[in-house]
Amino acid sequence: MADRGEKRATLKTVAELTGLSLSTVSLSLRGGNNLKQETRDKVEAAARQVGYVPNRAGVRLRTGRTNVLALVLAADVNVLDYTRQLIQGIGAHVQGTAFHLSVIPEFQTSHPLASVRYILENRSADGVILTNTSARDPRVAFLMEAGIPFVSHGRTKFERSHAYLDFDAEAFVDLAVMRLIQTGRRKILLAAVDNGTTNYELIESDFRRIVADKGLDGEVGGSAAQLSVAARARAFGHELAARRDMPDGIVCNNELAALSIISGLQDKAMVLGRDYDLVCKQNTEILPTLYPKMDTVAEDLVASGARLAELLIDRVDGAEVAQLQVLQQPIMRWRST
Amino acid sequence: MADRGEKRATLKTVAELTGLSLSTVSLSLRGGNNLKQETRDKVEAAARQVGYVPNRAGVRLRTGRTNVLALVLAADVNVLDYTRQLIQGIGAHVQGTAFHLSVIPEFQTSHPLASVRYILENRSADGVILTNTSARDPRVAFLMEAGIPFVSHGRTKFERSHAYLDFDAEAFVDLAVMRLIQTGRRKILLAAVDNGTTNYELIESDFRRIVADKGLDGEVGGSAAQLSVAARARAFGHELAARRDMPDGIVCNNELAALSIISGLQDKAMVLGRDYDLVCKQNTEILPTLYPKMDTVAEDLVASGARLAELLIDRVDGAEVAQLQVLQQPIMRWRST
DNA sequence: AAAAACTTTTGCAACGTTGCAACTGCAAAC
DNA sequence: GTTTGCAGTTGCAACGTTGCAAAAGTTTTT
Repeated sequence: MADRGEKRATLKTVAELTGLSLSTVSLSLRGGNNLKQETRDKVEAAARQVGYVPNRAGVRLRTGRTNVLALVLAADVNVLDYTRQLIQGIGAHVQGTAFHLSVIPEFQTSHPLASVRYILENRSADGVILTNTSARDPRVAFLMEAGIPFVSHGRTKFERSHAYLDFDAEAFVDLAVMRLIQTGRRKILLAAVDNGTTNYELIESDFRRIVADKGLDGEVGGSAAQLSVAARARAFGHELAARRDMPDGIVCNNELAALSIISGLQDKAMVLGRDYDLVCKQNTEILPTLYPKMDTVAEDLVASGARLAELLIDRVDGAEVAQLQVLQQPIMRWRST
Repeated sequence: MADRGEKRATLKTVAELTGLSLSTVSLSLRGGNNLKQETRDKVEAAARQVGYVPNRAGVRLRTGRTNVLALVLAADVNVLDYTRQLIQGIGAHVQGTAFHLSVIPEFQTSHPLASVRYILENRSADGVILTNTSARDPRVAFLMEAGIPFVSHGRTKFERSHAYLDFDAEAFVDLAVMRLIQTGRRKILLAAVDNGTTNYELIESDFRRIVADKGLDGEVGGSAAQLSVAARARAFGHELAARRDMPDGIVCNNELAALSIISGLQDKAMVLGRDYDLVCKQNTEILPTLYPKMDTVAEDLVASGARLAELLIDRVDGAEVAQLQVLQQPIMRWRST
């Protein structure tokens, strides 16, 4: 559609304006350090004057570098506000670099490798951010095999190590359980949504460990099928309330599930903070909005996004994976005393 | 990083394999219709055999076409789950086309035109999807001026028309108010978050209209500052409850605000469904999760995303803007009877 | 049997960039 | 006064694609 008159400036424009050769201009603009300072200044000035911006297609064709980071998103998996916060973080970091952010949506119905295959086929990114990472995630295996730089949000259990950022599940569970103990609870239920991620596995195994360590009456309850659908999670709350040995402390990894369970318990006259306490991983302001006195453990997804982008760019620039493994620390939000 | 051996196939590979010229192969692969069927089959077969995928940089350099759609996202504005659903919709539609989805995050602190200027400077997309559109949105003006195809999620009030998809504010307000009337409510409050969008303006003006038409006791209350922060919205609920003439029907456009107001009213012993009713625009499952009997009016953001992508691609392909204006219809979710 | 008309295929140049090998000056060394 | 060395600059080719004008091949018309 209508291109506003004047052609855009290329290296050639700048070369003609300065009387230098294409090569010199190109070199200079990329900081060629055996050029005369005078020359560099001249090029710099001319480039600014004509508003030169490198043509990405030209660069990409010549160098193979796309200057694109691909974010592989499970578009139909809903952890409230996950997508927005992650993108906010990545976006904030990517801003000011040469990189663009490209989103490759993934669907539960599509082939697990569809997204990464697509990226490889089209050579459409210099690096990939994977979300929803599972213990033996085939996408991770694929990317390692293909030699495409990537960082996963979530650890795996592969021998070969790779760049990742993961929420510190152990720290989260420890904080949550200790908090419940502190408020006098001893019959602790882990009602966490098993979304197939390594992070869930770690939460569960650490829960079992700490419960044993502290000699608590611990229990892992609620299947994914139960907890990931609001109505069923609410029914699960009803079940809990009906039990003679109802747990008095609940640890949850998902806000929507927590809300449903609380509502279910409330339906049966079980009051949060009186009959039981619940500590949930917090990603939004919903929980504190509804229950201002509730304790939560927050995951800073904006920070995670920014860090993921940073790790990936380092990786693209050749950093060693051993240096690119981060555990994102949970943030205590104890409201009451 | 390590390129798995074999070079990737290009047109040249296919040309050599078939014994045809580059031009013929190129033409054929793009459906050149004055080629012999036999030739086309041969090319087709060879291309498949070597796994030919067009090099995007090559195409882009030659034709100027990027095959990228840019989604401009207000990354720090939080309408729960908006980002994910929109991306899911866009992604689902874009899947199977030649287009990629690129996300340009926008921040409240950044210059309003930063995102669109960036897109123009880098020629980084064939078309743009704008979100959070305001009545005289400078980004819309900019894109029209620059002649870049775009579609806005939300109408504007510019003379010159452009492609858009907007939630039908009038239909939403009508449905909500009529429902409240039907449940016997007459003192109606519009407590909608003024996020600066045209959509908010339309909601407000239509509310005033219908309230006058029906001879209701209507009121517009709650500033953006009050309603967009959970604690303040809750306090707003307290204020409402303290009034002698407390409204008995509330219309809300934002789930988080609705939750906070309900909580605030609840703090003061005002019970939803007994002392008052509330109808909210619904984008997630939170409201029905917490209040299964609550009436809502749903906005299907996944469908909106898909439609936005469709409109934009049509626009890029030269369709007239007059054909590309859509009002997304609200979906009634009357739970009780 | 040659000319005309049509169908099918091709060579070439260009899009904007960068890396390399080679070139130009010019001062220092012999 | 020639050679060597070095800093600074340049020409060329290539990355993969497509559009155009022209060539080659085939059929129809005269």
